[in-house]
Amino acid sequence: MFKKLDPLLHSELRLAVMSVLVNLEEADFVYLREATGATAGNLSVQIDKLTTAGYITVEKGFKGKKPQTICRITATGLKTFEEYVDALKSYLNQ
Amino acid sequence: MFKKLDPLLHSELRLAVMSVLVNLEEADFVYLREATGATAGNLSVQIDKLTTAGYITVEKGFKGKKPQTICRITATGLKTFEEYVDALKSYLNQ
DNA sequence: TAATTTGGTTTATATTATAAACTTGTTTAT
DNA sequence: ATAAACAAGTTTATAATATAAACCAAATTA
Repeated sequence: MFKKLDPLLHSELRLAVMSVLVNLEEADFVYLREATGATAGNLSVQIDKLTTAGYITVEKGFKGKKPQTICRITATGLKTFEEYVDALKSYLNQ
Repeated sequence: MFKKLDPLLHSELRLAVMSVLVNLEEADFVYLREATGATAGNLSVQIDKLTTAGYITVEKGFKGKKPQTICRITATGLKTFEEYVDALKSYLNQ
């Protein structure tokens, strides 16, 4: 009746991050922080979890002299996101 | 950009319970347990939280000689559920 | 009458989410 | 030149959460 919701995606901030990356395919830490309104600490932790799960990749470099963390969604991440959205619908359809 | 998700509804089991009650307007504990696949303990706790929040009401009685807990969604609960669904869409739309 | 089942509730535990505090380096002001 | 403020994160402490295990009372069954 109700499909299982991937607990890694069923989190407000991680879902927001994934949502941005589904649309953009590339976003840096600062952009994600502004787009989601999250604190840097929280964002850092959630990016780690998504990376460990293999849902996104992180590329650390510099933009001028400042550190820059670029995030991208993986094929697995995209598939899992789509499955999550599909599972959610089993809870929302009246 | 992203709408805030009511943390009370953003929980797999509570969302499932609300989803049942949106469609049924009345369901007892046993039905909810079977429909959601939850353990009785977990369901009991989550029903309490939804009740405390004013999202559902609980009516305790008997069905024959056995105790029966009937749950119904409130107007507030229905409104909040609809707002939650709406907020969720801000995360899902591509 | 002992064991099992039913319909729950309470409580213990492990996981999570989150912000505060911290780090490393850069830019700005004095 | 040096101190103060800022930028881009990371680490860690804490509070909240989800969940199942353990429990209870009454009814049913063996």
